[in-house]
Amino acid sequence: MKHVTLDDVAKEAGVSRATVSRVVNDYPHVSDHVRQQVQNCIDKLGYNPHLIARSLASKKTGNIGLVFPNSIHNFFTDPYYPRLTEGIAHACNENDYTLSLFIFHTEELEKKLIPRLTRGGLVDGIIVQATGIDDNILFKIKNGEVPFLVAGRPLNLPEANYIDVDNVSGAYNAVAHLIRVGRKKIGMISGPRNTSAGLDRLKGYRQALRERNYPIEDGLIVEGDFTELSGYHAANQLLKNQEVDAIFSASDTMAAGALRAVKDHSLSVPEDIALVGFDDLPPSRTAVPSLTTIRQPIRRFGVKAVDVLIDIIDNGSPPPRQVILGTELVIRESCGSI
Amino acid sequence: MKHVTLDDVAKEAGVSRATVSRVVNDYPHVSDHVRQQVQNCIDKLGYNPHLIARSLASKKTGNIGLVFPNSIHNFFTDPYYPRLTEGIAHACNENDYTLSLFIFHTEELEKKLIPRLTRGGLVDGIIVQATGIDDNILFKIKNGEVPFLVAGRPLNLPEANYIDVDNVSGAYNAVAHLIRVGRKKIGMISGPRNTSAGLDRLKGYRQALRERNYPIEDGLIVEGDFTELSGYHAANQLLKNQEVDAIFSASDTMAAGALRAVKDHSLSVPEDIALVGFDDLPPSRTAVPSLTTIRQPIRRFGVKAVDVLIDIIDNGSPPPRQVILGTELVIRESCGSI
DNA sequence: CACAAAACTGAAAGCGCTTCCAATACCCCA
DNA sequence: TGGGGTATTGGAAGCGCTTTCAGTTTTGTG
Repeated sequence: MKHVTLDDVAKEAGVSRATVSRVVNDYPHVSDHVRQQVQNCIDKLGYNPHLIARSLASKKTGNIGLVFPNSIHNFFTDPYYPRLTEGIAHACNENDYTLSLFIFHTEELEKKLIPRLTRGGLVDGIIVQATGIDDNILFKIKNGEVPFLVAGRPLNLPEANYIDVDNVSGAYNAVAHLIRVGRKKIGMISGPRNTSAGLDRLKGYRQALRERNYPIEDGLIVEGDFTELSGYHAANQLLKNQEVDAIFSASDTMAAGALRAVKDHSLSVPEDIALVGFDDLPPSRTAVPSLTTIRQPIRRFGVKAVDVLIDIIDNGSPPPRQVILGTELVIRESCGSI
Repeated sequence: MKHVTLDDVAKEAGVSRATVSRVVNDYPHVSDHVRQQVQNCIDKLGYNPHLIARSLASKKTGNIGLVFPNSIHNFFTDPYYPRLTEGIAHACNENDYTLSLFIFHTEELEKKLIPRLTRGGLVDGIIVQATGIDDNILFKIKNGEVPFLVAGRPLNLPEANYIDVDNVSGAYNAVAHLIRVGRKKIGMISGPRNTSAGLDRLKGYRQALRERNYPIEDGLIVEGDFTELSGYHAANQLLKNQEVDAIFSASDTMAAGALRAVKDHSLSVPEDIALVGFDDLPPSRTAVPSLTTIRQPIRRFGVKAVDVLIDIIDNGSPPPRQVILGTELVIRESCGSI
């Protein structure tokens, strides 16, 4: 079965290629009569435009690249990334874009793929997941010809286009809630301090304590890396060395680890330890006890990211687009007050 | 900054486009001297081939599409899919293919995207996640012009190319192990019976019981849908109505739910109930107690899938490629014997 | 040293589409 | 009815690359 081309349709309808193209793309300057007739031929022949050819001629690929840098090694461990990916994929498809996924597992792959991605005419725009401050992937992408948007505030490229949630106020609200329900000594399992999410959530924690005149003690803050295991270890450390009656974890995944640690210490949540997470991933709702947490609109995040990127693609960048989405405190059982 | 084209390089090097093309693609019939000289110009000008143009001329897109049908609604809930996606993405990149991700969230999206996918010259091949027997997406894809491979045995299109793990023998080994450690009444939380994974694992369970002359009772089999919650409910049902001393769950995620149910019944794993899962997802290793399970080589699955698909792309299909990968019993604490 | 064969190189024809520009058809109002 | 304007259509030039084919040079062999 031969591929039906624009030419075939034109011949069949007895018009020129240009006219068929106009009909296919829903452009003006075609009489209703001709348009109808061409449309009939399109349906009859089962014509589908050849997207590659279209790309070449129009200089638009209709592709968006989603990049997870080499330093994101827990792509599938943390439900956050898949969920984000899903949201972005959905939004792309809704907007007639195709999503190309690039997971850079190794340094070499990164080296090989970046030039292709940023120069090959492969994609119209790139969404790249923010990483640690020491990762210079953004600089490499910046040197390319393709507009890009960072998912998460990029610490080392503050002038970039990015989209993020309000981590500071989210964390602030989490801690403020713990204070509100009467907790006196609130520990924190923070994220990595070389990431903006880690830093900003820590900032919100400090801000809430300071405002209520709670002492801010270094010993109350233990750094994790957003994995369950790191949450477990961090909570253990907190429980061994400090008399905390509440823990704010910078992610739900780490909170799950913390919960496990609390149980290992024969303590219970929320009676002995109130626990608040961050993310509101699905497992948190069904956990026992269910987890109070800060909801990120991950799905909406993806949709918005695509919206903004498409806007940049269509209209150019400056001024830098920097979008911050709000969060929401979701109160469940783990903090002892409904 | 203007995009550097083949022509620019040709002009700079004082040769024809054809020659530059040969150098770029590492084709023979170019003298070492000219090749070196052209390569210098390429480096000097920072030339990168325009992939879209190449596609149009060579009739190969260098793209592989990964499709998650509408009926897969737990793409991000179940760590399995992200992990598979990651493996496939990696393998694609290793083989100089780009992965395009299609998550069909809605019927309409599916209707819109499939023609584009199967006719638009958008991808060279498709990997599509197997779904229930009542989903007719495979028939739609089959009608296209693009070769495809199903991830999982497709119940309703047995002649398709597919890759799967040996679910029957995996389940068999799981149950055989439970019998070996002395369990007498083994319940099963099965997967959906309209999927091959659900069916095959159930088959393995039955086979193991039958071989050891254990009775096969319908009441011992409760159907889940691979989610944690369904595992929880199924286990509750099993514990309420039956005096089981072991449960084989058709997935780790459901096993996690089952573990929760067991604890709710004030029973303990493995003392009262031995538990075996299927998948060997990362959380199972750190769970308490750690979960005995059947390891699927998800990563290798993805790599192999891409290998096979590329082979089909390059060499055509018949005979149908049907690849089955082995599984491995991973013994941990949850079945009471190390 | 001659000649066939092999190796190398360039010209040119597309791949299927968009889009600019010129050409034609149509309309309105004086 | 004629002239200016507008709406519609077709012609043709690319987009940047691959690939075939023919022409040219080099090599190998008797």
